[in-house]
Amino acid sequence: MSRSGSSKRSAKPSKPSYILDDQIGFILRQVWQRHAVIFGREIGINVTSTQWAALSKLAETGPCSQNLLGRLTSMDVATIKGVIDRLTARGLTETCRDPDDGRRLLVSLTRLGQQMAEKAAPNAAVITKETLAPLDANERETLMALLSKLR
Amino acid sequence: MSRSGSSKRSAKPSKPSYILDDQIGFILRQVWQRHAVIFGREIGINVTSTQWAALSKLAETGPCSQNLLGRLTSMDVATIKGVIDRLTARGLTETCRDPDDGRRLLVSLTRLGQQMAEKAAPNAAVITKETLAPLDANERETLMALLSKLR
DNA sequence: TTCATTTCGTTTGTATACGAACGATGTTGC
DNA sequence: GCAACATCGTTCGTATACAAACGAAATGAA
Repeated sequence: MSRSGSSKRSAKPSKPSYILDDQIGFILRQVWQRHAVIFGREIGINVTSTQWAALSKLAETGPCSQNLLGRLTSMDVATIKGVIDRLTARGLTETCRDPDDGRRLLVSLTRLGQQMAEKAAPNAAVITKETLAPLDANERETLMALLSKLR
Repeated sequence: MSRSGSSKRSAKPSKPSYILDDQIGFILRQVWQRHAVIFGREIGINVTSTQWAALSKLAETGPCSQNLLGRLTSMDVATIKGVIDRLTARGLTETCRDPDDGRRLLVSLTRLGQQMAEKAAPNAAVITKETLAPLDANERETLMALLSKLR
């Protein structure tokens, strides 16, 4: 029942026509920010969501070249390098040259990294659940399906 | 018709159970990345999506304190400062102290900034449309409604 | 084999993004 | 009027994020 929006009494308020808050890009950023807050509160092992992407993907695939890991986690080559550098500095990952291909840098989880991945996996599932908590089961499924089309 | 997923023949593949690619956080990042590509290609005035958020919100509201502008665009105080610094350095915005409140920094669009905002607004609408192009009209509406619940 | 092409990793530069600490300024309770 | 409190802007440090340029290594075609 809100007023029609672009008119206030009989004045001419220059019809905005582009409202930032209605744009998908802006909404995506806000939803992402909310997710980041939930992530930081729940993950429990002092890693960022980006670092967690690398960790959990390594746990899924096993040792993997830095470049492939970047593609699997949708990270730029420069970004994945920084992430792996920091994870390695903290002893969660380690690297060695691929003996079969001198260009590749093989990345693997250390024992500590595996422990962390196992410890945080349940928390990560909780994060997903909490992020979607405002939606019911049907809505969650619908949202995931629609977002997947926009990847 | 893919196999049930966590079983391969009769072996025990350690049931992954946490698959990064199925998590809302990871999907959100990918959708955001795709949007960023479309944005960069279509906006037409050499600003980032963050800078565009500040510009278009200023065009909506008129002059505004840096702090409020940050809240309206969902930016941290440090982030909005950097954005306004760069926009001001390029002559798209200008700032002055609020005469009514010595703490506030009033931010406003320059004439050039207004021209840019007017020039880019149609492109920004196209960006929204292109981002949602894989969906039909019903799906678009559903997605926006669901995402809005997660803000 | 040799050269063009591709792939991989690194580095640099710019732009978010945010926590934390700080000083300056306003407001409020008393 | 003043002391506690809140707000605003700035700065620092860390962590993505990506374009662009570069060298090393592998691959393919001639």
